[in-house]
Amino acid sequence: MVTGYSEYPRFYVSVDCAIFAFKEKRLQILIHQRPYQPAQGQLSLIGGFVQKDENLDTAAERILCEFTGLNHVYMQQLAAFGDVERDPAERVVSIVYYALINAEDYDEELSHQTGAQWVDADNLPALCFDHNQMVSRARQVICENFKTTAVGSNLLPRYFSLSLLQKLYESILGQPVDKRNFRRSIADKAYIQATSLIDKASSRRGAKLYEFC
Amino acid sequence: MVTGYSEYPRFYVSVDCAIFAFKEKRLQILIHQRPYQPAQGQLSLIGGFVQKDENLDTAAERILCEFTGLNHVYMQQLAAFGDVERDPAERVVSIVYYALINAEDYDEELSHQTGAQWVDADNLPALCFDHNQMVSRARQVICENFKTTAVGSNLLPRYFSLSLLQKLYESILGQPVDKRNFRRSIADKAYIQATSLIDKASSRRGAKLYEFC
DNA sequence: TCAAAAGTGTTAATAGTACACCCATGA
DNA sequence: TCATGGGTGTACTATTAACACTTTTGA
Repeated sequence: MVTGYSEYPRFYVSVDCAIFAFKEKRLQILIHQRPYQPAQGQLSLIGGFVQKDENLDTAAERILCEFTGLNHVYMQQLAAFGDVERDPAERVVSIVYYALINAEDYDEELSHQTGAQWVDADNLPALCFDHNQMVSRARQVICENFKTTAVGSNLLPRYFSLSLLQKLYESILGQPVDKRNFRRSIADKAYIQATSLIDKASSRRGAKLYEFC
Repeated sequence: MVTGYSEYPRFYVSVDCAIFAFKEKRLQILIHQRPYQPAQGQLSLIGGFVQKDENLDTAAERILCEFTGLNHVYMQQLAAFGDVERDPAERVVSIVYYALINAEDYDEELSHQTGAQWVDADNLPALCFDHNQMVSRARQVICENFKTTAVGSNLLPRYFSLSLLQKLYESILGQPVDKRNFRRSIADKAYIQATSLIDKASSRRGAKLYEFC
């Protein structure tokens, strides 16, 4: 078909994923060393190029799976980053996604193959290009959505204590939360319910475990 | 520079703008007939292709200006739409922006040149490709942001009555608002203040005019 | 004089915030 | 017995929601 598009330039389109997990009671992000030029060896979000026959979402899912082994993960598009100079070598428009995964599900074996590593989201090293900006935008959006959706279910193990859930809240909101107010607010939520299980690992007394439903 | 990118495909990258104004006490959107194939003549958001030396935001501003004559307008990136089949002719990834403009500032003359027209946002005709989806996403986001920001200042004339402001709220929220509660909530807002002007045009009694400050 | 839009308060319910001590247990 | 994390209630404040009548004035 004759389109009249041909006078316009075409750009590489990449997907970068800010993959978050709640590990060791901290919000962490998966990064790795860029395997190719430019900025080869610099730290980078997980990313890759969109293929000819792939939707943007499909590309994001493929890339997430390559690095985590996971499918059917909570993942949302964040924004497009496309400044002319963002990649010094070529014009690349990057579509950024963020994903929230359950740390237990992540296959640590994979990190040997991929060189990926978890780093503290509150203490990120310098990443290549505009990747630090991407992460801060992602954190902001997660924080905003957190208040209105049951986002925690994606980051926590099946059964969790209220203390752990509170630490997750505090990690995401970036501020301490009052324990009694927090527990009352949880009690109101229909999508979190107590189980009969007790976690004896993290305290002498043992903590009641909850689950999302 | 050798990048290793060359094996990957490159795509056209377009910008589509959902340009909103509050005209005749209704939220309206600027559309036009697509000037080129495919879908030539079908109704479409205002859009164009990103140039080699343009940031995405810059492209959006250029396109907005071409169709409205306006610069320095409230405009935000919404999302990237990039499904393989969204444009049946070529692979085009579209970065969607929404803009809020003051109807008084829009140059109606331009619409003769561009063929652009305003249509009711609540009663959109069928647009080409995924443009209807783009608009509904934009409306949703505007509605969410509306509660937390002084977005109204972009859509209203310099001086406005509280009735008009209320109609704007109702148009954006998509539901009626209680007049007394509304007026109290406005009275609390530091960024809206009464002037000594009276609008005698829209009622016999006359309405006090307000402004953003 | 009347139609049409402008303007005006009170009450009740709900949500949010601040705050400190006792409990159960294994080492 | 004691250190550690688990668990609990009340009072105050702020926000939101519901609700109906009077005022002004030009035609």
